[in-house]
Amino acid sequence: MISSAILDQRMEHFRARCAELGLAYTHQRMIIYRALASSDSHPTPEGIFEQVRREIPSISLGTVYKNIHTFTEAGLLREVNLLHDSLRLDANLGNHHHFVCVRCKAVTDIPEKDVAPLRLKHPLPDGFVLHRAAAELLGVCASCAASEPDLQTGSS
Amino acid sequence: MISSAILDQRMEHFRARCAELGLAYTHQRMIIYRALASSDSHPTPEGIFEQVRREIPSISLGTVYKNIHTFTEAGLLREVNLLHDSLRLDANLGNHHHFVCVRCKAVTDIPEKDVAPLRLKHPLPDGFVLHRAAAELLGVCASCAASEPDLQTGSS
DNA sequence: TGACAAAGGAGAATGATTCTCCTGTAATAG
DNA sequence: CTATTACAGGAGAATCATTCTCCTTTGTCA
Repeated sequence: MISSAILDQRMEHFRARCAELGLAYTHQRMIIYRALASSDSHPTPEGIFEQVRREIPSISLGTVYKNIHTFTEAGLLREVNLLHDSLRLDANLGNHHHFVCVRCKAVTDIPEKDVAPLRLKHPLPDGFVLHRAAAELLGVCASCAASEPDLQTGSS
Repeated sequence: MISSAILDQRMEHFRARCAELGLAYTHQRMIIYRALASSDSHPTPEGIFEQVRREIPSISLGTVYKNIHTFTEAGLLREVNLLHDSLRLDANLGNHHHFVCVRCKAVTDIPEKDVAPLRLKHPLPDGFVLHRAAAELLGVCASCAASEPDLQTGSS
């Protein structure tokens, strides 16, 4: 759960961004976004649907999906797992990092040496056991960048 | 593509591990693993299927999936995207890292400050544009660890 | 008020993955 | 070398998440 101060701030940002983009501030959207914004457990669409259903029993799963996409495009939400659409395999069992192209979803290996060592400066929460760690670098790959005029360097 | 020295080494490891686990060293398995081991582009099961089909036209997609699982359990393969089964959302738009439990797939936020800054020591390949970077920490969460006798600390 | 566009609801369609069931074959002992 | 048995593979049905289609409702604005 999230503190109510942070929740309020997120809801305010949501409202402002909807106005900015001309998105109708509907009851469904507000409830869906609040369900997302008040959670720090990275829910699935199905999970959001179950939660929203308690307040709006007639809500449809399609509406939840549609709004998740709308919010993601609006920058109000991020996908934790950019590659969730299909399984990707890796036969390289050594340590290395991955660069994922946000446009074409291609994964490029980055040698371990090319990134400063990942080091925990504070211990993990109690009871957590770390197996391994790697950097996930997000951006645009060379071939997508070549075929696109607008390259953001960091913000979006 | 992968150098033939590395490919040979991977195939040898594959053969040894099959023997070790009592897995039948079938033609299909050999071709499937070779397709995986000779690629560094992180193929999908479908992609492997297409490639293997060229050598064994009668191969079934189910066989490819079954062996991918077998190989993964044997530690001969890794999933690039542990969370590929379903979309996960994040309304926390600030920088932070993720700890993913390999057992229950729960995602726990790790504050940005708790990990040494991610820094590229060598530039990305030509033309690549970085948007953002985060650490992906893999391991076992507290509740899974509590309900399990065998906790590996790093290798497996 | 009338009409258009955005949104929502319901359920069908799609695509990836898993499952079932039956046949074939690798491993192994004799 | 062959028989046995359990593991593997093939085919296609079933399942599950996600997307799409189509129609209705609602909000907005001339």
